[in-house]
Amino acid sequence: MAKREYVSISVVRRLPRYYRFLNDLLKNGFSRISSRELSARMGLTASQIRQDLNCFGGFGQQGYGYNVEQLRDSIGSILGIDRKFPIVIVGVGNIGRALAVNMNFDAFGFQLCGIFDVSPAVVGKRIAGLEVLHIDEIERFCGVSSPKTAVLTIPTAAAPDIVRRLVGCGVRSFWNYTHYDVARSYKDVVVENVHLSDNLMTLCYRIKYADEKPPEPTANDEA
Amino acid sequence: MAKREYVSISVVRRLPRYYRFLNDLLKNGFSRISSRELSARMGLTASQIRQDLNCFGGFGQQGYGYNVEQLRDSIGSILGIDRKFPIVIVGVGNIGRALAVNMNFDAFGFQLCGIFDVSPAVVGKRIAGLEVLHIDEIERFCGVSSPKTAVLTIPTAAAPDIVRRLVGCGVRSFWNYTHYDVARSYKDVVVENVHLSDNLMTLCYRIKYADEKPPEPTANDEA
DNA sequence: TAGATTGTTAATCGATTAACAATC
DNA sequence: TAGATTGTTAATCGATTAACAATC
Repeated sequence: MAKREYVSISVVRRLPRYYRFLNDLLKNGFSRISSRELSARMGLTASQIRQDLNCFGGFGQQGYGYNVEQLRDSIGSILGIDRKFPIVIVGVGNIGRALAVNMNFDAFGFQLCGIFDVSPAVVGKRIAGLEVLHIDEIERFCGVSSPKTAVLTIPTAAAPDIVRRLVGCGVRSFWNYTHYDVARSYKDVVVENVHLSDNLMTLCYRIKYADEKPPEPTANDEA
Repeated sequence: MAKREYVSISVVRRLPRYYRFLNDLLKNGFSRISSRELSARMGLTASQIRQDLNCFGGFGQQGYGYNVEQLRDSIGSILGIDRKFPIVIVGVGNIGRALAVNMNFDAFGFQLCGIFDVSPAVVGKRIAGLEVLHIDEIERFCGVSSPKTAVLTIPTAAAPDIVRRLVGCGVRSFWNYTHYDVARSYKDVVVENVHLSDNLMTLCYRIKYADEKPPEPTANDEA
């Protein structure tokens, strides 16, 4: 846990995956692993793994490799998933409900503390052990619980207004399932976007071109 | 629609976003746009946009820019979302149901043609206009409908067996919501992974370091 | 025509990979 | 010790940005 300078987003986005693989290894009884073996399992180069980890300090030991449990825990605390940032879900359609019920927020750095919607069909109901509140309660709620993060699982059209209110209440980060471009309107806010349909379109493209073998990366055909 | 050589995955992953922005522009009455203005809206450089588009051909006109509708349609057909690849959803927990109900597969290159589960609580029910079938019907079903793509919204533990069966039935691409590494076991198969918890951990990290200003990207502190 | 903006080549920047000395 | 494997520097590769001639 030495260094801590600027770490590129490419490296950061690989950390959860390292965490996941190390966790599995641990469950399967491994206590030690080399960058070489981990690289084979993860489909990366050993070089990249060592390079990535050394952004945060020297976790290994020459001639031995890495202690699986120690490394997992170190990456976990680098990610900050030992925290319990209070988080609210706004919008309890199918996706919001799925996240409320299935997502183990506690294991990934958050604690779900509130669920909001506008529909009389769900307001007042209990989901994941919490009573769904009407969105108009958000200001009062934030005065008490001060969530700093919100999951946006509302229709895109509703997002600009809701986000404005949430930012007004002190929310500073969003897990955004809408297509509203939060980061563009609020510069000092952290946003992770989940664009499932973008992902699906990418799949479509890749299926389409799966067979059409691309004529080697370095094409030279101006002849 | 000229070129078509190797196009890097970085470019491909930006295409759905171009499509989305162009679609919005069109809805808002724009008929023409320059790379410069599009870049400002999307938070990219104009250079990158021109570079990206020219992987697929010259869609613009010097002195004018791009015709929004034409460009949207071109990107749509490059992505292949004008297709209707038959697709099945396997696993109707909260996420599977959310996708069945909310995801507009038709708009993104697919046609949802089957939904499968094992639970007696859902088998036989109707979701999104389809009767949920027991997974043991999959072989028979594939004999008739030949879906080439499956959405995996089952528990990770169930994935290896289900994937084996699906591949056996001729399924060649997966939209994978589990943590089972499909691509590692089946080399000739296309996989798009959706790891929501990885995304959540990344958000956690970014929140944690949001304030700790990283001391400029090019650090030079060996003194 | 003059002005605008593309398509494309060249320059820069950053990320990945290779190599190897350090060291357990 | 000898063997293994890291941490780290240097080399390569690829992606992004800048620049500008072509052209509408």
